[in-house]
Amino acid sequence: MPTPPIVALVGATASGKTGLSLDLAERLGGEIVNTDAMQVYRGMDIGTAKVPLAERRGIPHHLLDLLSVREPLSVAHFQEQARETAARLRAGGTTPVLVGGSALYTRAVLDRFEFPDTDPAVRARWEAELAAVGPAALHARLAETDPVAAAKMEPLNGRRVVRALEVIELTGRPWSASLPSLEYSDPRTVQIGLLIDRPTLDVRIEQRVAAMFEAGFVDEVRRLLDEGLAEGLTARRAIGYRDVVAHLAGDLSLDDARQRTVFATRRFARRQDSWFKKDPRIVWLPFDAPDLADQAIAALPA
RNA sequence: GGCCAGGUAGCUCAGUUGGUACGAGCGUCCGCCUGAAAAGUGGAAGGUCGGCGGUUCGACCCCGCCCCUGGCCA
Repeated sequence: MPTPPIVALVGATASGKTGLSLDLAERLGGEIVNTDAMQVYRGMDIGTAKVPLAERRGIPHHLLDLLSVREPLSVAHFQEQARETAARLRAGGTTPVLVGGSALYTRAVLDRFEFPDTDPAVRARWEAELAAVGPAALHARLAETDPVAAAKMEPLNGRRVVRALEVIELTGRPWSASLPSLEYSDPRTVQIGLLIDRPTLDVRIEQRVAAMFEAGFVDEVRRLLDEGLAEGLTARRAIGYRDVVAHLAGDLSLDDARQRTVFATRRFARRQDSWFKKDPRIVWLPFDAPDLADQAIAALPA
């Protein structure tokens, strides 16, 4: 019995990945592995459009509800866990169906992709420096130690500059921080993308956000605040959550929070688009094809 | 019907004592991206400055009339 392939579903939010993932997993006897950065958080259900337990058709879902909202998450950690999970499933003859719209996460799992080390203390120092001096000054400093890296980074992108300085300090070597080439670490990998036109997607996003608020999104956020959402480095920045938090703090009307959530989700979808469009390996299928699952299965490696 | 405030970019609003709109935020479009990625970041396109007429070398800014919006009074 050959090792099952790795199947990954990608595409914009609200394009229908979840539905397809269930169909696929069912047909393949596979299990689902989440690759969405925010669905790993416990309690972030409504706002992340996490599949409710009752709708999972008994299919095991992995990498959901791993962390409390106050715990940070990083690509590297995620990469490790997702690879482990996928490997374990495949070893047992089960096809992992990865689903999620976080492009970097997906690539980190599928591709030959390695992250240099990190050190909280070093990072914190550079963060403090950034706060004190500002991104431009820090960028100038990077230009002295590693002109090549500096040239590749926008001077005001403090985040990247900090990371570059951190890596350089830890490794003693220059750090260009350029993305690795598009190369699967296992050739038996497929990425299936859901193709959807913008006007349709925009409508779906608006409807989804409206539905979230009707389903008690605000209460969910209120509960999460009690669990420390405001202190969570990663979770508190999630689209929608940050807006509802602002609303609950009295800084934003409910309508504004909802509207911002829609805008941010739309922008996110656009970023996802531009990211995935650059990957020629993705097999694109129309989101509304009646035989979507068949088409997807036909795209799998022999 | 009278009075007041206002009509400037798709939206919310800055702005010029009359000299080619320095606009801003949001949205839109395009791009970048290696330990926060639903994050972070660069760029572009958008304006007959409510309408008509007048004053002036010149008006979005002054004058008149008109239209529209909001408020107050009747």
